[in-house]
Amino acid sequence: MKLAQNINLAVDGIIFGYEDQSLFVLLIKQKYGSQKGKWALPGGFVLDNEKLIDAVKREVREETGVKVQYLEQLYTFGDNIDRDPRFRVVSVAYFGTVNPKHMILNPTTDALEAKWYAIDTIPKLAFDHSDIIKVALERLRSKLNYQPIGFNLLDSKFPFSDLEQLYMTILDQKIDRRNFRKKVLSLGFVEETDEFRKSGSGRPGKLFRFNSKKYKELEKKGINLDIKFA
Amino acid sequence: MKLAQNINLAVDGIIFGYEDQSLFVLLIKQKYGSQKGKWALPGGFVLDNEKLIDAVKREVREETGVKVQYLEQLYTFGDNIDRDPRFRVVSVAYFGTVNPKHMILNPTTDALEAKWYAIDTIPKLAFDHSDIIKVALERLRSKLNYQPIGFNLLDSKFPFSDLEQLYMTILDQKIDRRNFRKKVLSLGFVEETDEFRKSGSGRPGKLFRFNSKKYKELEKKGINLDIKFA
DNA sequence: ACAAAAGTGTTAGACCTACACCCATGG
DNA sequence: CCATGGGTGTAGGTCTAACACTTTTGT
Repeated sequence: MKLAQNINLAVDGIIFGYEDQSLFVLLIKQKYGSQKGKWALPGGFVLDNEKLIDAVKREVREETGVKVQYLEQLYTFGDNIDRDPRFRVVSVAYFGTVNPKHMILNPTTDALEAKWYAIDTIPKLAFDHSDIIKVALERLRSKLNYQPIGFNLLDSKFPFSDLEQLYMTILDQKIDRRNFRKKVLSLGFVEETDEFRKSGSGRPGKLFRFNSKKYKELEKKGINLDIKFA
Repeated sequence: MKLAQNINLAVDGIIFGYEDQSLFVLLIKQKYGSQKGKWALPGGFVLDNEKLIDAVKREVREETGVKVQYLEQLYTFGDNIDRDPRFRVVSVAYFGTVNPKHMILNPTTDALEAKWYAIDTIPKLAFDHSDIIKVALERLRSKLNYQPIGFNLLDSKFPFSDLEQLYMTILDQKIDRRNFRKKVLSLGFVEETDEFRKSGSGRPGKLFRFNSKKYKELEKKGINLDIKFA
């Protein structure tokens, strides 16, 4: 049974990945529909008995092959009433992070092609997806200050410099290396391991890992990295 | 044209009001439907060509008579798949603030009754509305730290003690009067007027007002009141 | 021995917290 | 003159920002 409501509910996924000092977003090339051929966020219509977050996982999986580790609801975009000429689409956007290191892009349906785009090379997208990415980026940046968002983007063990680089890349600012390390380590939710980076050049760095138990303890009191730029 | 999707889109409004050192939420008594007789948040189905925020304004207006000053999207609740037995309802919740001082409650449709409930006296609500209020309260509390949310709850000119009281009430904590005043005034987005409270008892307090222009300047740099409890 | 990246400590100043007394008004 | 609420300053301590040289490794 339906009301006389001509609205369809969709989800979109804004999936961020980080590699080689660049921040990427996962995009697909539309195979069908009015925006055929344009790049867009992965996403699609919600099934009747499917949770919203599961719909995002499913669509991202189907369209790109990527299994997302972290996802959270971003915002519901519903005011672009004529986005699709056939009916109104209201879309709940979720943003997520993933370590793309060994992810194989493997689109199976609905998309001709899936690709990681560095955020500063994103083409004009279908629908209002460019705006959605802007909102997601803001959220990612602000969350970096008070939640361990960044850790999903890195390997599970990482040299401290990777974390620094990640923050500098995403926030697009220089950070004082010494003060940043002191602050993060003093909070205690990043702990050292006894392993070392199997060197490239230079002195090998100790590998660190995120301690989610310590983090959860801290979370209640509120964390604020309060990052100052150098 | 519809997809074969059996989902209907609704909105709910969590409207906060503040008076006499208490925080209130606006509720209605359900007139129809499976939850008839229970108290619930004002809200209802979105019209096909209506923006989400307009749907909230309309529903709140119709069901309670209240014209909301400030509204922002809170979260989309869509996983309670069996909330309504006839079809799935996905609801976009908006939270808002209002100065209830001279608001007349005047429900016209869909509701038998509308009432302000102090947050610590709210009965068990229809659907998942109790959970929604919890989320809204958290958001209100955290926003208090970095956005001038509170000012919609007060008169446009207010003695400083009203602001203190408001913060203490919402955060449910004692705050040092002197330090709070220093911090807020030093940020500069609250300015004094040359009027005074037309006294109750005690020394009449200067009236202050919110300076939204200064606030917008500050906003870019990020404000954090970082309120410590006494 | 040189290049590359990792690791580390101190100091000056800003900022915050804690705290208590006087003032203006109404009754 | 008493009760009520408004208004204000400072000292001690904590936290932060700024800043550069040494260590380890590979080539």
